Amino acid sequence: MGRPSRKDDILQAALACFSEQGVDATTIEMIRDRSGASIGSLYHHFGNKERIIAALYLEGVSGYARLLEAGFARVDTAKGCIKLLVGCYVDWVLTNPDWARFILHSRGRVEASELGEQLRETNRLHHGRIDEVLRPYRESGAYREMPRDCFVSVVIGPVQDFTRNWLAGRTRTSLADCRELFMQVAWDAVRAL
Amino acid sequence: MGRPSRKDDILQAALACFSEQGVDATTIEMIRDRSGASIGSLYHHFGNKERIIAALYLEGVSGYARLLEAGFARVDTAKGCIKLLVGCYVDWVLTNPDWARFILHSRGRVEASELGEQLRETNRLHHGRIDEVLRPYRESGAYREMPRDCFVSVVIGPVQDFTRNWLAGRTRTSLADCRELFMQVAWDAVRAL
DNA sequence: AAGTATTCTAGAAAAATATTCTAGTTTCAT
DNA sequence: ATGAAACTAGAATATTTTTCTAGAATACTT
Repeated sequence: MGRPSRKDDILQAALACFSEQGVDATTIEMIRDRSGASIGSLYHHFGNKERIIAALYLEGVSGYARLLEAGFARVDTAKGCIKLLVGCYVDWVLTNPDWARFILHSRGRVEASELGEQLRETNRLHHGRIDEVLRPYRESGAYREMPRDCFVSVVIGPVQDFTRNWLAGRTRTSLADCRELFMQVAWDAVRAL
Repeated sequence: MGRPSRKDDILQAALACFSEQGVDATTIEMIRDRSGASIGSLYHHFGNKERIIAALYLEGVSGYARLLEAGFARVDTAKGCIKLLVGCYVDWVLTNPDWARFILHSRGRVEASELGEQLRETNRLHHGRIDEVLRPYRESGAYREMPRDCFVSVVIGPVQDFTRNWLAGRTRTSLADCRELFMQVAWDAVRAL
């Protein structure tokens, strides 16, 4: 387990800079300063700035995926799964607000980068896994009929949009306070009538 | 009226570059090339790259707002308003897919930029206007009880997420085909029980 | 129409930033 | 202890953004 590696130092420093200055405004030099690494070290670990961004992004996404996976093991109802999807999302954001802000703001950038394909692949897997877990309930008719690719959007879209606003300080209501609401809204939206 | 101004040329060239190469990958030089303008001209009209991005963003958002405003004039039911919010969104995206892709991918960047405050102000106004139109129906009890700042997320979150996926070519279902579905989902989510 | 101010265009020069490269240092398995 | 591989360093280079000075077009005044 040991101490954080230089590589992690760099990622953490990058996240801190991104949070304080925004991604565009942070220079390699700032990340170098803050992490204590040298330019050479930095470019050794990540070949360029884009890849620092992508690594941070993918690492964050996989954190949420792990949380979700742990949750799947504890849940065995159609309703429980939907609430879990929303609840985990909120929990992860509450625990890692800076990281969440970064991710919500950088999806486009990563998609457009050379690592876009990898991200898309990760997403496919993620969605595939959700699909797999939901399949038995879907097949038993517990969910409203709708195209697969709309389903996840219906479930996660509302919290995601609210979260973006909350992270930007644009809401009066706190995210924690409407966790239940969004779980309920998601379930109402997809339960069979 | 008249022909597109040099300023518009630059914005259009920028959008084309952004669509083809991604925002990060397009350089001022590319925009200069494509628009036929000179560096000087470019910097005269917009002080820097950030402001080109912000101008394009804000112009797009205001296009959607205008479409919505036109719709408000034709609608006078609680349900009609909700469906309009979703329908207009879809219509604008279908008409301006490149622009929409750019906007959905650049929100974070613009928010973090020096024009972030202006964007937030625009958003406040936009939300305020929606609130204003919806108020009579809300007060008459046509909508489910929930915090104001959650309401818009519940209505627009699902289409928005789906749209992002559709624009990235990640969906099998076409956006046009699920326009009705998302309108219905939004209405079901907020109608009083 | 001539004069004047303002907006706009140009591209070279400067500044800022990202990336490469060469040379050393540590780590670790043998 | 030795050699290979991973890592670190920072100067040098390349790229990209931004500034600056000057000149052309346009509108405005008399």
